[in-house]
Amino acid sequence: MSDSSTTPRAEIRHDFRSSEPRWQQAWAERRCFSVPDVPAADKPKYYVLEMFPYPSGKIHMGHVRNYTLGDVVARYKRARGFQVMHPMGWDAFGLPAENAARERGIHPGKWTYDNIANMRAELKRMGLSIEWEREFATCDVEYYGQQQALFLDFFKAGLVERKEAWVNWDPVDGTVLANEQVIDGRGWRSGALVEKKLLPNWAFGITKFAPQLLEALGTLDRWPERVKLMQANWIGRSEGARFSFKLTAEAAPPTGTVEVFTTRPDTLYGMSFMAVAAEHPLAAAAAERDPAIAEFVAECRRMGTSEAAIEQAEKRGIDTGFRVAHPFIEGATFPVWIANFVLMEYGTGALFGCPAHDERDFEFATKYGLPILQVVAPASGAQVKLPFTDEGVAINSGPFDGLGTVEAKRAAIARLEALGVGKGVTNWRLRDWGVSRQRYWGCPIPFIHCDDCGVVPVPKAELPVRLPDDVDFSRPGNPLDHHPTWKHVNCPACGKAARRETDTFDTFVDSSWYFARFCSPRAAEPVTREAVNSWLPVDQYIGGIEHAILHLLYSRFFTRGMQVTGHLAVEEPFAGLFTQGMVTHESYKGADGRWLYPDEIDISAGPDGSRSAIVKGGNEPVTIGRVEAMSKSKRNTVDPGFIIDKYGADTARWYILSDNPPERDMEWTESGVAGAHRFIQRLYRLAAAPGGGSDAAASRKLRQATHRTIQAVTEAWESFSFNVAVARIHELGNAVADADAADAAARREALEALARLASPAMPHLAEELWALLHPGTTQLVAELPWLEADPSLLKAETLTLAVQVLGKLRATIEVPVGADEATVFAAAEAEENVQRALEGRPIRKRIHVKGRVVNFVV
RNA sequence: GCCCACUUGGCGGAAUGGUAGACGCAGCGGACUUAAAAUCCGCAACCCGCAAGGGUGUGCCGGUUCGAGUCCGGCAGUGGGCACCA
Repeated sequence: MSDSSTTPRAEIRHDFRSSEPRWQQAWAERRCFSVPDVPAADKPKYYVLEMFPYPSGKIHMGHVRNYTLGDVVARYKRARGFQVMHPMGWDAFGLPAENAARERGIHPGKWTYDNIANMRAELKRMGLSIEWEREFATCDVEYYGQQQALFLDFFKAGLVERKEAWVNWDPVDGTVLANEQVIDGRGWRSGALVEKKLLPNWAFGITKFAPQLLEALGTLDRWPERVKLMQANWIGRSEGARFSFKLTAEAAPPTGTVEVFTTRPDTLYGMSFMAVAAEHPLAAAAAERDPAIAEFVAECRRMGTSEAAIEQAEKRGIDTGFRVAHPFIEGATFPVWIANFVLMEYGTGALFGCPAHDERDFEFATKYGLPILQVVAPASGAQVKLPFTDEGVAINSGPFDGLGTVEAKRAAIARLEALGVGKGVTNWRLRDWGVSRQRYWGCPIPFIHCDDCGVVPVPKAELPVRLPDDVDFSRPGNPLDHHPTWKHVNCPACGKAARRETDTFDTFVDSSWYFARFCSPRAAEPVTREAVNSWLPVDQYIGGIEHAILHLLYSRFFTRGMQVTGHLAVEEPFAGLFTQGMVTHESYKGADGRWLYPDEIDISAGPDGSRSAIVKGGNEPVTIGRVEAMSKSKRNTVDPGFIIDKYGADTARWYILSDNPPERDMEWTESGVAGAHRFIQRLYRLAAAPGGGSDAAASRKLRQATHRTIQAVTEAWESFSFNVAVARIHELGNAVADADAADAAARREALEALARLASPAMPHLAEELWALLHPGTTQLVAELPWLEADPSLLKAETLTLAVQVLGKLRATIEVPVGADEATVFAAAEAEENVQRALEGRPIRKRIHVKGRVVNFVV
């Protein structure tokens, strides 16, 4: 360390390269971040969790932001006297590991665990207050084995079903594709035309919980409104009716009735056709009789999800020749069409078309020349252009004429019920969650298929069902399926030869309960009740908005499921949710249009402030492109490891918090990082040579600044206004630097406060400053309680009031605290500028807001 | 198409209905240095003015209020979510 008495301030440098690892070691040795599986009774608990990373190989700036935000909360809450659980793990199953195996011949397990080792080391360099003893990866057999046990419990409780589902099937790769993996109707890897195929699938009965999942959103008062809204839309509750139409005899179809769902039973008199999905049984029946229909059905089935977008929503259909009878109008029959806009997965896969009051039905009817009959008119009686989709008054609707839309719906449902053909129902957009994937690198589904006994669960005593290590990725399809021995087992029920289920779980299953496992990560059961019931719910969950729907909804479902199976006793997994913004960066292109990394270029600023760039070490011009989310393809990424090498972890952490509110996207700039680093060096220099004068007024002023900052920064950390906390700490830093005349005690107090207030964000620097100010101490800032502001120092002796005339600022005045109104008004009126603005006009009203403003109305 | 959010200097942003632009980045001027880096001091919304000061100003139009970036209504733009949802 430099001798501050002889070294000029500007020469003192903080050596973060040796200092940061030293403090990390000190925290680890003192076990500062460890908590018991069951929290102690003498302190409140607080569970901070950031969405665990996928081990892709390296951490990226999004991780740095996510884990810094979480660490601020964890360290702050710890100082506030909470016992804080702050664990870390790995969402380690998934396709990239299999891709690595196929492309580079590395075993998925080795690839994954090597990546974890790398990323763990990088995260440790960030100085996060994580309890590493709780770490696990979802691909650890100790984890996925417990997941299998949990699945069997869910199965027993009736929360799991095996059912047929329409899937995107890639015939070349022999696997099911997610919608996102179907590009222009073709498989993303094979390029083969994707088929819609009906496949048996394991599915969680999430729809059973649809009402509760929707309802409980109202209790999540520390969740962002927009996330709750997105979930509500996704669950998609709608009120309507489900009822049957009789097929008429003349066309003789295979079944007697067709069921439809509608939200507008009041428009039933305006019906002009029925439409069914291409996958509907009636469509299949029609296809058998008519090759043209068969061709149309096949065409619809080929149409992948995104091809619909290419076709720009063009409505197409074909008449089946079948007809249905209207439930209310004697003798009226309507044609049944197959239409490409009807979804088999929603409602019943069939609907009645009322062109006058529905956009799509109108477009369809217009195209195919079907009748359009208006049965709802606006309450005002005005003429309207069809389709009219608002509420109004029923017309041309027999007994319903004159009823408002709400009453007409009720009347129509009552009549359908009286006729015994249907009833009022609540329909949900949410579908059951299919979890079967034809993949190797996932959790095996613990079931066995027996020709005699059917689908049989693996007995719990035989768990875990381990993934085999010797797998062959040279063939397409699922390696588990064509493994020579793995799937061949005897049936647990009858003992005869049978086959293992070779599908593995969707990786969303792995992440739907990991937060619960963290409470007792080594338990020989999925969770221990005492641990989860005392630690859950997670008090603060932090992650990207991209998980606003699926991950969070599945986790909410799992928590409810685990309540049913008796594993835990909480309803909601995450009491508080914070969604962070992305980290963005400028993008750069060379003369030939290739993307360039930021460290491949040099930027210079012109005299007018304009910026230009060239390729490093040459003169090739570079185009500075848009600021956008960091991505490998645009090469606008910055490697956190490189930043930590160059500036240290505290600089990276401080900068990522400083520039803007954490929920918004932030732009990463090299100059911003350098600015953050300058501030750190500045604080270090101040603490290394605190100095001090003897001016009492300056001392008091600094002390007031210190205590106001304590108050402001506390509020800011508390409320996720992290950029404001940074600004207030900067201000106090400036105040200390400017207060050379303040006495040594006041300067020390300010510097100690700076160390402690900044410690959630810059934990290493905080320890370093504390050690500078307390030579020889063994005390760690990580173990100190939070600072309290002294109320007597928060009050000023004088106040600055704004003086307005008619709401316009004309002057400011200094008045003693507690001055009475008359004194304040007199002082205000005495101001020269105020007099000028009053122009001698009489004052009609005097307004005084204590400590803020005086306003004269003339 | 439906739903939601956002819109403040050159840039990121700050502001319990009460002095708009804190703090930072970039910029400019100066000190130190042979020089550079580092550091320190200062300037900085726009328009008029030497200045004192005045005027304008938080996407646009209007309203509530003594007083609006903030509350209310409408419009525009940007971003996001969902979508042949019957």
